[in-house]
This record gives sequence, structure tokens and C-alpha cells, in this order.
Amino acid sequence: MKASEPARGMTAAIVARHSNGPGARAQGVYRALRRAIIEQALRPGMKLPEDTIGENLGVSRTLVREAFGRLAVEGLVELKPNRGATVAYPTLEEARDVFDVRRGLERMVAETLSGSLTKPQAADLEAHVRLEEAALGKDGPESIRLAGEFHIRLAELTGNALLLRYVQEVSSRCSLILAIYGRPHSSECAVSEHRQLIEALLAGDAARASQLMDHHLQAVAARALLAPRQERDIRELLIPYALSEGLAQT
Amino acid sequence: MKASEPARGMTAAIVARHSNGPGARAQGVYRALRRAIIEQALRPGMKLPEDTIGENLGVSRTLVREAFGRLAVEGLVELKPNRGATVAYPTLEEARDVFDVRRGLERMVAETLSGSLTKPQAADLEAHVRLEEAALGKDGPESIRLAGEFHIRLAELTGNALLLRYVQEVSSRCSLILAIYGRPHSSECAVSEHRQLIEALLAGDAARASQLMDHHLQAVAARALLAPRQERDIRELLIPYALSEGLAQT
DNA sequence: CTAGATAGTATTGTATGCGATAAGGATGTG
DNA sequence: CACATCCTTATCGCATACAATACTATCTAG
Repeated sequence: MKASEPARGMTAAIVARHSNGPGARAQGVYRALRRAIIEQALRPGMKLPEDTIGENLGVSRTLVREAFGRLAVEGLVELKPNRGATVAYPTLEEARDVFDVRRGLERMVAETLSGSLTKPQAADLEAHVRLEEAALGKDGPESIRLAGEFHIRLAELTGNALLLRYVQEVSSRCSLILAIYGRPHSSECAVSEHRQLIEALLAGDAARASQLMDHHLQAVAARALLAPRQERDIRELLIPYALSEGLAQT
Repeated sequence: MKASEPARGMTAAIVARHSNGPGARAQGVYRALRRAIIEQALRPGMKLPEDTIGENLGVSRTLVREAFGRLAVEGLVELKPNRGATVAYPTLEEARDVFDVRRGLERMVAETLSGSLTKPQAADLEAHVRLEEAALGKDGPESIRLAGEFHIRLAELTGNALLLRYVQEVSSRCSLILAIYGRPHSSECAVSEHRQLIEALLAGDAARASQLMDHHLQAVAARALLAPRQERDIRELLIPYALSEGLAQT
């Protein structure tokens, strides 16, 4: 790969698209990598050489490293000294930790929103759920993305910026986790559960909303993490070994 | 300030002290700045020029910028494009957000630990509380540090790495917040509340432990954020103006 | 033919340099 | 004397350069 070669690939467009003030390129790299990881263009465990990424995105290693730092804090990439960065490959234990924290955070969201949710806000959420419903048929990644977005929207409505950031972070990590351990056909979020939740929030029933959220996420985690089928399990078990041999990188 | 001048000041020692492998210096800068901010050697709102910091710590701007990035994610520094970094100066609203999230997170800690806390673990915590007690007399920062550490220790005991990270983060930010809005004499954490909490955790009374934690932190927040005394309030209100004039930086 | 050593290559860690932007001060004008 | 404008300087954004470390392939010895 020659340095003179211009940026290419789907991620380069993202960098260029957004406002090009100062610091915008750095953020662009971060966003590009983040999306690439969550959408599994970059698969868990994959090596991320600084200069290769930089060439493909049209920036220097400096900005790539900066992005790696942020992504490492968020748990999306692993950063080993002198050995470079890889897309994070969370263990089952880490996965459970993330899901546990997520349940706790989203219960907070439910409790905060309970009663304070306005009619128009609820209507917006309803509209979102209808989108989910529409996307349910076509199995594309659209359905998964929308389901995740629902939770982000809820967190936004709390008006608590820190809570939002944490929910976004655990959501990202859950995407990564589901990419590794999730069953192929899990529709992840049952749309009806989202509906019930909105209802409970509007009714101001904090306890019920909290319970619903908890069960909902527990169901997601269970579908993903528990009782993994043999077939898939052995395949997954092999990946770390393949990686240590430098294989399975495509 | 000459570049040839060796590192100086209390923070430089920290950089040098730790294992000097690769990446250790970058982490050293991060840790040094983090401590300096939390201990108020660097006061909220203070400007942080990259080269000045770098010279004083004996590293280049590169590593300083890296540290700034991490600290910005954690909410300890604010990073404005082309205008550099400053020690974060959270608004009262942000402060409330942080305390709210903290209460939620630590309730999770209490619930997780309730019943699973072993006798030796409880004994360790008891020992810590005794340290707090001992430090209570001398008003030094020791007392505040120990009170904060108690909560970190609890989070560690959950075994959930992510939960620990979040608790550490909100704790840091709370330190910063208390530095701005806290009353001078607030002893922050009542030692007896810590004792009661340990007791409830050992008894396996999840509801009570959760309640205790919640009240405890609500009390801390109330002492710090609510009903600020007039005298102190106007003083604090002036700080942003002073900063915009380049004053009050010492 | 295998295991270990060794040289060469690739990649990371850190510093420095150059162009760009904004803050602050000098100078001229109403 | 107040105010706007230009210029100077300090600081940032980013790229690049150099040094240190890890990886790879070859070669040699057993």
C-alpha cells in the first residue's frame, strides 16, 4: 500500500462528509472506525495497523492513534503496548459485565422518564417503534440498528448527558458482543416489549417501567449469551486460536 | 521556560516513578494530570497549554494531547477547538447529572454485593473505615480521599470491571464538582453511614443496602449542591468572569 | 528434518516541524 | 479619548521523522 494512494473504501467518505473545521478530521476518523466496528466491517479480533488505517482514511497515524485511544476507553478496541490495536474481542465474562451494567443504566433511564414523558415524546417513540416493525420483515442490519436506537432515544429524553453517554457506550459494546456471541436469527428486541415500555412510562408507573426494561434486556442478554448452541460455540472457540496464528483475518 | 530544563514540580516525579516500559510515559502524563486536577493543584477553569505542561512533565506535546483526550472523555478537562484545554468547570446542571448517575451506579454496586460479601472482605472494609475515622480529626485532604476510596473499594469487590470504571469516573468528577461547589467544612461522607452499609451488605439485605447507599449519596450531593450559602455563592459566580479576563489563575 | 539463532523488515512510541487559527497589542482614525 | 483595524505572537492541528521494539524469514547446527 502506497502512501500516495488517495483515501478509499466506504469509511473515507464519512471523514470528508462532515464539516471540515479544526478537529473535525480527528472526530471523523473516530466515527468512521466506530461505525466500521459496530457494523462489523471490522470484525472482532481483527488487527488494526495504524498506517494502513490512516492511508485508507486519508489521514496520518497521529489521528488514527487518537481515535484508537478513545475507542479503547470505550472498550471497542484493545490496545497492547508495542503490539498495536485490534478490534476488541470481549470474553463471555466481560460480555456479562457489560449487559449487567446496561440493565442497571437503562433501569435508571426508565425510572427517570417514568411520569415525565410527554405525549409528543411518546408519539415520537411510537413512530420509531413502527419503523422497527416495518424493518422486522427484511432481516437486514436495519432492524438491529433501529432496535438499538430506541434505547438511545430513551436515554436522550432523560436530559442527562452523562447517562446518555454511558448508554451509548454500553450499546456499542453490546453490538460488538452480539456480533461475537449472538445467534444469527435473534431479532434482539421484541417490538411489543418496546410498546409496553412506552405505555408504562406514560402511565407514570415507575416500578413497572423499570421491571419491563429489566426483563427486556435480560431477555436480550439471554438470547445472546446463554445456552449457546454447540455448533456455533466450537466455531467461536476456535477464533482466538486462529487469531494467535495470524489466520482468519478476512 | 527552556526545553532543556529537566522536568520539575511534584507531578514530574510521578511520571518517572512507574515502570518505564513503552506507553508508560503516556500513562504517566495521564495519571499526573488526573491527580493534579483531583487534588486541585490544577483548579477548575484553569488553562492547560500543551507545551507548558509538556515541558514541566518532561514529555512532548504529543503525549500531553493524548492525555487530554482521555481526560476530556472522562469529563475532567474541556477541549475546545483551536482554543486548547482547560480544567473542566462543570455547571450546576452537569453536577446534578453526575450525582444522579453516581447514585444509580452505586445502588447497583450495593445490590450486587448484597449477600455475596465475604467475611474477610467486610473486615477489610471495616479497616478502611477505621482509617477514615482516624483521618477525620486532621482536616487534610486525606479524609476526603479515603472517603472516596471506600466507594472505589466497594466497586472493585463487585468484580465487574466496567462498573468499576464508571464508578471511578463519576468519583473523579464528583471530586472536581465538590472542589467548585462544595462547602469547605463538608466532611463529605459520614463514617457511620459507611459502617451501616457494610452491615447491610453482610446481612444480605439488598433493599436496605441499596437504600442506605442512595441516602448516603443523596446526603453528600445535598451538602454540596443544595442551598449554597450566599457568601460562597457570589464568590463562585465571579470565577468564570475572572477567567475570561485572564485573572484568578493561581 | 527440526530447533534455535540472527538479520532484515514491519510497526509502534515519541518528538519535532510546519501551516493555520485565535488572542493581544500597537497604530491610526473619528 | 474611544474605537476599529492591522499586525505580531502564542498556541493549536496535523503530518512527518526518527528511534525502539516486535515480527518474519532465512540460515546454521544438531
